[in-house]
Amino acid sequence: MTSPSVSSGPGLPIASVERETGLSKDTLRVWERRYGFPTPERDVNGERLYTPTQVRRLAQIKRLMDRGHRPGKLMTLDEAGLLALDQARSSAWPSPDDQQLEHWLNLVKTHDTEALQRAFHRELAKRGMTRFVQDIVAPLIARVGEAWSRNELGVFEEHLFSQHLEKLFRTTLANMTPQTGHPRVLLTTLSGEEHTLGLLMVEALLVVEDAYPVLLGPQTPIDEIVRAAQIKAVDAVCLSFSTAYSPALAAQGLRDLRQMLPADTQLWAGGYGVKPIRKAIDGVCLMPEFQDLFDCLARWRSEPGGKTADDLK
Amino acid sequence: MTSPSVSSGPGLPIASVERETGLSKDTLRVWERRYGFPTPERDVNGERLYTPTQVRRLAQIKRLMDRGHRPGKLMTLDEAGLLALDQARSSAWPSPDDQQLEHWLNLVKTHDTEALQRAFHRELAKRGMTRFVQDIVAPLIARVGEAWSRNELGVFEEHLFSQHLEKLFRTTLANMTPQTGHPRVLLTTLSGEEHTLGLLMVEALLVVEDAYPVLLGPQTPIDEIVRAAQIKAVDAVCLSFSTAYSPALAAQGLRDLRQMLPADTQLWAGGYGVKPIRKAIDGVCLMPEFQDLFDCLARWRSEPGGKTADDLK
DNA sequence: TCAACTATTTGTCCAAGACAATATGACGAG
DNA sequence: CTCGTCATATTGTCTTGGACAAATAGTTGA
Repeated sequence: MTSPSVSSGPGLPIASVERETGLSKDTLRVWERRYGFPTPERDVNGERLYTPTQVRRLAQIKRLMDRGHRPGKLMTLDEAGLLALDQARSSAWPSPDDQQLEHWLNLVKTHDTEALQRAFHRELAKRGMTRFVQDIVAPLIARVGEAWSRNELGVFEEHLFSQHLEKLFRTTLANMTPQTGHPRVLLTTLSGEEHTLGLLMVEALLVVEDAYPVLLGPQTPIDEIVRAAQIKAVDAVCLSFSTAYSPALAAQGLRDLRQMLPADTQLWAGGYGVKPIRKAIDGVCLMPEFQDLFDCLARWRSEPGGKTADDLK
Repeated sequence: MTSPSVSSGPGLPIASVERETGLSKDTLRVWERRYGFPTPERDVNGERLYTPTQVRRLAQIKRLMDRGHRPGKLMTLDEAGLLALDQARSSAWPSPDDQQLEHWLNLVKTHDTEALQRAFHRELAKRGMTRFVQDIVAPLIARVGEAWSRNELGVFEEHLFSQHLEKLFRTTLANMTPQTGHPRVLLTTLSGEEHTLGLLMVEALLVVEDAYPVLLGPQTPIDEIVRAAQIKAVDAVCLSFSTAYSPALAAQGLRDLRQMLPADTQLWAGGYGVKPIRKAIDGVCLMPEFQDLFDCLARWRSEPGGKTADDLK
């Protein structure tokens, strides 16, 4: 049990940096070897001690990598260069609700949570759940994520925003819990994917579509997903992946799960995290866009399997 | 990017095992070197491929270690020995509500979520929030965790149980959100600790105690915690740690945070995860029991700092 | 302009050694 | 017999340097 003794003063040990930045110890060490950055101090025991400045820069690099930049290029840049990339505008947002979206984003940035909460309730009542999720919530989440990756707002604002959305969905859904409906869909994520908002959005859409969602929360090991699917007798398992989730791990997890799941249980995978998956996976329905969920739903309902499941009850 | 190619058939690569069991790659390799278990197959590239049987056994060992057993002893045991430990009863539960607790645990095991939900609402109305949390929820969570560690129920049941509790707290708290109150307490966890229930329980207790909780959700990097504490002008930061969180990492994180937080902002750490921390950390209030939260609260209110904070507003 | 091929980049895995924090066990004193 | 102190054993994490395959970028040819 190596101890970082007093982390005070000099800097943070490699385990803390992994926790703070999300970069694995292996990656941190191989970067140091290849690019010469970061080159942390060493404590008396020869163990790495990263300065807060280095950690901040690593977090910045991680954000830019999530936006598609490659580490080899980023390492050659100085602070000004990184900042320039940070502020580089992406392509213009083509949404019709663009202006309103920007207004709301500003509420998030200024921590005006009361106004945000009011606006959410108003728009939900105005548009109905389906349009609210597709036209407002999903784009706003994307916009917040984008703003975060551009360092216009921090994890703090993003967390506060998520908490308010979660409160909204949970209070709204509490009064709509269905006792019936088809198909029955198990909602969860694989271990490592902790984002719950995607599941809540799907749950809301399924409820108003007269399906029967079973919300299991995030991070379920695959063998437990299989067991849950059997016990709850669901027709489909729906997983959610955010951008942070490594596409390779997602594909691997989906293959692992598909192999263990009964053949007549469908497997759906949604969220921005499935977009980078090029190759289709056999027996898995990839749903990068929300519209695809309705396609999956319609396909299930038009299939003979759907009827059989109905007959069995 | 080492690829597990087809994980199908032979077994799971080491990254998948780390995800499923929560044991680090380093630990898995050093166990193989020291104890000769597990000795996974190798693929064409010489990389480890663990069989499902090995993974199950590793998960079992992990559970027993969380209950205090040491790996060196566990490795020498065969399957029967592990099973015997699994079923070994811990010391008799001294709670007066023992029988009722067992009844509820049974509802969890049998997935009778409707009955559980009804029982929760009844007990909350009967006892009031403070007693409900301390006498019912906290012991039941502990009991569920214990049952899980004894393999009497799985992640699936535990997730379902957590989701229902979360729904209960969030709907109840939605109607009680305070606009004022002291002290102002920021609620979150460090990166790596995804358990939210502890935060919700603390939020509920703080609300009925006329304090002002700011729920940030789980997994906030320490520099963002510091920023949130400043912007929200909180008097204290309260972190929650579950049993799964490594005590060494928890202590390290608390030291890191204490160093960066303003001296006049208190730092509280609660949950079962802080119990194994022997050495007190300077400037950090460890609250292994719920009662300790009230002590911290009372201490803050009796301190001159509390008054000063009031005067400043 | 687009497809196919080659080259580079990059994250993860492996091995064996080392060390310090914790837990265990032995000892002696009150 | 109980408690605190010290030595010993256990155990997780960190170290170095090498290797490889997947993904991406760059180049060539139709």
